[in-house]
Amino acid sequence: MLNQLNILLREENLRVTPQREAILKVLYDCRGHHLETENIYELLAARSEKGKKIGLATVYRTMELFEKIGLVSRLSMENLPARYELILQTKLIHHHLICLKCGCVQEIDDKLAEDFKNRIIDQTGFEVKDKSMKIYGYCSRCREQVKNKR
Amino acid sequence: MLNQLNILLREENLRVTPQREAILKVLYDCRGHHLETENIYELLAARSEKGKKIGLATVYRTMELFEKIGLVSRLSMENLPARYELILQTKLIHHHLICLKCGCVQEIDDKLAEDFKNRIIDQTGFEVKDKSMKIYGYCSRCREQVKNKR
DNA sequence: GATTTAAATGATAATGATTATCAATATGAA
DNA sequence: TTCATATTGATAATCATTATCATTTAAATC
Ligand SMILES: [Mn+2]
Ligand SMILES: [Mn+2]
Ligand SMILES: [Zn+2]
Ligand SMILES: [Zn+2]
Repeated sequence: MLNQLNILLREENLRVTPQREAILKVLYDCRGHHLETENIYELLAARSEKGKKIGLATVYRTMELFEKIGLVSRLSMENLPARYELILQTKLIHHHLICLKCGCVQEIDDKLAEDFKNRIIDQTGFEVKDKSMKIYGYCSRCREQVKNKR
Repeated sequence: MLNQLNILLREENLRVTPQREAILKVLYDCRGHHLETENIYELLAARSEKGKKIGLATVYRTMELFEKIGLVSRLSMENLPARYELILQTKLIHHHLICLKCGCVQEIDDKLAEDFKNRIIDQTGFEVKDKSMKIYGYCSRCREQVKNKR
């Protein structure tokens, strides 16, 4: 994994730094989750020795870089901070469902999404961008809670 | 139309002001479009007599109010200013396709959206919120332009 | 029409996520 | 080790939006 980072960076004449390695490790340890830049910053701070924190600006810059070289997928959100997830070879790029109550993010089934995307382009000529579907609503867990309160 | 404004405002002990009327007129004249607050502000400025501009803060506040009383639909956008459209009795609340090239906004066919929404809830229990689908990509016009350039 | 009071307005400050700036530091090739 | 330049960290700037607050106004009451 750090290996892959090395390769990708060298390809573009970029340098391997402790900051970039540390950020990648955090992303790897949180694989499957969708992290805000701030989360990553805090996790890094928790891991670092006294007084040697990685700057927040560096985290922002690194996420931008990691997206450019194809290591992470950025998930822009309406009114909320963007989130990032490590791109895994075992899982395709996908679209998301975002709960307005608890903030959880789940993935939309690939076949379902693909089918919808095809219908849209057939009907309107509009080409849906990869992973650009972010659909807001209420997850099953939050809906249950509402039901139980009654 | 101004009539309806009157009724809605009185229902909640709110006041009918020239600013609110002027903003509603702009929205009505632009019905079918999706306007940024800034657009509304500029259109108002163009209509107003010398030196009697409506404040930008008032436009923001009024859009918030109009949404609360159900006159307009707010369309939050990723990384872009929100847009508003007057709710028309002749057209249902709908979801949107947003072009990343030209910024145009078009509506998703109701049946298509409804079907997708049902599939999602059946499969995951996730309840899609009204008008919360904002799908980013490239409109047919922009795609044509790219093709023609080659 | 004059009085009264809460609502509304306009100017401006504050906010929060993100990007830009820039001097100081560190990487990696020579 | 030297050196060019990529990177970092601190901080300022940006931009849409919201909050603040003194001043003005709608509209109910007299
Ligand atoms: Mn994901
Ligand atoms: Mn619309
Ligand atoms: Zn939830
Ligand atoms: Zn377009």
